[in-house]
Amino acid sequence: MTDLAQDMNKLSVNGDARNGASATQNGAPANGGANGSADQPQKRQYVPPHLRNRPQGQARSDFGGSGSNGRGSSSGRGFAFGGSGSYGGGRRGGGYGSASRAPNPRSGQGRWVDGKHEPSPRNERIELELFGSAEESGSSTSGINFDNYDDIPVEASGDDVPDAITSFTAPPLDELMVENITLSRFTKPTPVQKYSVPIVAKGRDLMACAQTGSGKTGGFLFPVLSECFKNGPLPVPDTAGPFSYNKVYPTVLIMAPTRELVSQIFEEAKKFCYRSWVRPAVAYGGVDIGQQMRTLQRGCDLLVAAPGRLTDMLERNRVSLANVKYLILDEADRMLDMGFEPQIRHIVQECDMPDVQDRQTLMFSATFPRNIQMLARDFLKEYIFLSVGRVGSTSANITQKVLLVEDDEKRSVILDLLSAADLGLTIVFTETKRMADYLADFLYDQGFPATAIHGNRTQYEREKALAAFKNGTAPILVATAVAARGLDIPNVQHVINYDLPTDIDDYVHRIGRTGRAGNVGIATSFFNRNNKIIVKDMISLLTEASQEVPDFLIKISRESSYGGRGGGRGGRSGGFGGRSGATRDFRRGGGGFGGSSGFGGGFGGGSSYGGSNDFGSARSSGYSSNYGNQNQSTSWW
DNA sequence: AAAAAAT
Repeated sequence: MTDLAQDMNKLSVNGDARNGASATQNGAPANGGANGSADQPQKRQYVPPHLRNRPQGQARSDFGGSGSNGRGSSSGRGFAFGGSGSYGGGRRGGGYGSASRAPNPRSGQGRWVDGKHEPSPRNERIELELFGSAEESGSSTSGINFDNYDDIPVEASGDDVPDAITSFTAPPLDELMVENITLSRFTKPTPVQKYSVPIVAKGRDLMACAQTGSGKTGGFLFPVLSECFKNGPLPVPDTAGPFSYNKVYPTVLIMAPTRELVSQIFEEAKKFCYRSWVRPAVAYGGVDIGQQMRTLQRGCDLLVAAPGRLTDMLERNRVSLANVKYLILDEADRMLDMGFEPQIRHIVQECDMPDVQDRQTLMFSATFPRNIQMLARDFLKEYIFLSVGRVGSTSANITQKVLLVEDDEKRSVILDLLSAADLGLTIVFTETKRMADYLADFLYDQGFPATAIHGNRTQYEREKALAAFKNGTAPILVATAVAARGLDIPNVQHVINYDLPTDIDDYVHRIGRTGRAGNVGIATSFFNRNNKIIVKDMISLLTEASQEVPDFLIKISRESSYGGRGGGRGGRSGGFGGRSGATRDFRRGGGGFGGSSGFGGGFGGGSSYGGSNDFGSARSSGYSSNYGNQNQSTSWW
């Protein structure tokens, strides 16, 4: 309860009425004065997850419309947390109560009886809830331009790589899975799916270098759930011990770095578990753990979890991994960057999870640095290595623009950008949480419906911000790195790097929030001499992507060539042109990599990827002196 | 240097 009180308190202090009030605001941009009335708590409104992305009562992306009015009724209180909870799919009309998570026969929940799968009958209402209506196809999950996937290069290596599939058929997929895929309006497999489906069906382990936009989530959900549908659950082990009645034994464990990503995967999993015996569940921090654990007890065959919360539940003995047949690590490099390696190793190696040989393990990672290679060596067996080209970023999907903007000009330039045209959903990235808050407030005061997402906001605020962004209530999302990777938000048209990151990989991930799934997007970056650190990488990236390279970039890169990173990251050799980071199967000529000297030079990105987290120090040494330019510009943030 | 994640 105190949590809730804190949340609410924070909300009002924060003036987060901007989400709800934006619609009324927008009619009169530049009218900062109208803001005063927005601070009434009643303005806060929350769209329950099962109603999100629905056109009813709310004109999508028409943020000048009557958005905030249409969503009446919900008082927006009781479900502040449990927020995650309500993802189970509301049963009752306005049902955001925690009970809505319980699977029951009328919730599209099938059964496994006497060694046979008994899918539940179809249910129109649930299908509408999970998959949306046919009319709005193209707005939520689809909108995918499947044709553009055909160009994506894929390279599979390893022993006995199975042939790729070319369509979703049973076999190798389960009949029910094919039906669910159809309901989701996925018409044909993306490149990563073409390989992952037969690989998993053959019982093989997989190490895949791929981005979220590549259809990665389906890449593991389709085949893994398919196998589950065919094979059924394992019995609770004899070793369960006392108190095992409130313990859950998931068959599938999926881990991902951020709460939003976990939540997003869970949403997908719900679709593909439809009518089957597999009950999906989710575990992540920021919400009440007691409630979350009770939810788990109502069914947890597939668990999507953030490492921290899962560790917590394991310590409380509420989750057993003894029945895990499928382990999936998503965004593995990101998780390691965030320091999760000890926890992940603990979960995988020191709890009761079956040994490598007795489970199937799939790892997904954007890059393949040494620490990921080590993890792959320890977690995977005779795996197949899959390297999937990027769906954008280096192709023509994303138009990349770089503007020379000094720090104190940024505010004015972003206003120009935002007022220029009818922008669709726009994500603005900043480097710091403070700046994200500041900028969101600033934009909001200037009449732009903006909201912010970063790690200092409560989970409730984060979810609300994301929802408001997705449904167009707040079509401008100011974000920190929390939203840089993995999040799959359809229809983002513009990414603005208000502050450029210091790492070119972050840049690639950020701009990858637009131009997704084969669609086009724009990325605009504010560059000045404070961003010298990535100037060389920027130039090579833009060049590879056949984008315009502004003269000032060349000029500044020459200026810095005396000291800086001499040659930057050189190479970028990892396979497909423009891929960031090394993504090559390293298991060649000599197997073991413990002492192999080949790494540093072998991969283009070897230098920065070689060690786990040590690049920070390596870089900061050469650059700290370059920051002489911050003459009290801090006064406004 | 910042960000993320269990409390």
